[in-house]
Amino acid sequence: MKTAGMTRETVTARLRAHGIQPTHQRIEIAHALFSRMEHMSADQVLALVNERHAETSKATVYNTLKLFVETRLVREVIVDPAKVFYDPNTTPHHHFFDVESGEITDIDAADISISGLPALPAGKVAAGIDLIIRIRANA
Amino acid sequence: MKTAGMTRETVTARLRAHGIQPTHQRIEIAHALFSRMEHMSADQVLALVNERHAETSKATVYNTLKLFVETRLVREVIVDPAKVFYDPNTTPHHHFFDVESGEITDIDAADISISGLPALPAGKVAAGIDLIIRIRANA
DNA sequence: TGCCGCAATTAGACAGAGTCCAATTCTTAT
DNA sequence: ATAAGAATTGGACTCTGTCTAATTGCGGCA
Ligand SMILES: [Mn+2]
Ligand SMILES: [Mn+2]
Ligand SMILES: [Zn+2]
Ligand SMILES: [Zn+2]
Repeated sequence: MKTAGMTRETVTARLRAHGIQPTHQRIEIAHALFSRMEHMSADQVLALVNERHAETSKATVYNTLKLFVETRLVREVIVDPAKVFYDPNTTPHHHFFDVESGEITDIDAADISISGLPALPAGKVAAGIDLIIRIRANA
Repeated sequence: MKTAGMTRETVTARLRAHGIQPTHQRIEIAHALFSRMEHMSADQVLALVNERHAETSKATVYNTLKLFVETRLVREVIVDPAKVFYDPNTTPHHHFFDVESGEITDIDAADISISGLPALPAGKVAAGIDLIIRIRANA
């Protein structure tokens, strides 16, 4: 993911590729995520897109993030009991979660192998496999 | 964990073994968890302990669950973006999480091996490794 | 260009989980 | 029985997220 190349035009094309009507607000929200490539909460996104001057409401940020998740443009990360994080990295990967600072770091899934998993319950399919390594400062 | 043997006396001994002063409320809360051996939210615990007649406040349930987690009598499970679940099973294990029903099921960690994990960031220790298989109904 | 109809956005009320505090009630030791 | 510290409590409060009804924006078409 080339952060430098993430102009609003690039973001717009990416929205279209996912079948999303590229409105001004959606472009700003996607740009906030993809230009930084960081795990962000809805509040952080809201603050970022309204940094220069207010232009996007809280409702739209939540609507849009939900839309992005449904269309798999971004991914949800459930690690913090207080809030959901949105992840612009949709390649298979796992996470370190620093329980003290709240920092989330990616771990490439290509390097990792998980064996011995039991069969899924009958009639169920896997919707995702999340591996979270909770870390904290030594001693 | 023998559910049948989980009398209030057994629970009281277990609290003492963890250095927890066994008050009436704490015994009821621990009994709710250990007699059922199910993953429960704070609200579910609150409802259970007040089933017969009101005897424990919301504040005490939250205080007590936090105390139980700190003393490692129970474990937190972060899978549902809306609420924390408390797990009376403290043996190493992972979880299936049915994203449609909210059901949480244990997976014994003894059967599972995870390899290829990267080194922890400098100065950090692992506080826990959570593997969550999100599942949903087929088709 | 000017309308139309639908899609998207919005403010603000609302809901649910969890925290906090100061006042009260227990426990336990003396 | 008393006193001191520990635990409990109601209720206000915060925060994340949802909902709704009203408004605004936008693409297609005459
Ligand atoms: Mn948020
Ligand atoms: Mn709860
Ligand atoms: Zn990530
Ligand atoms: Zn469990």
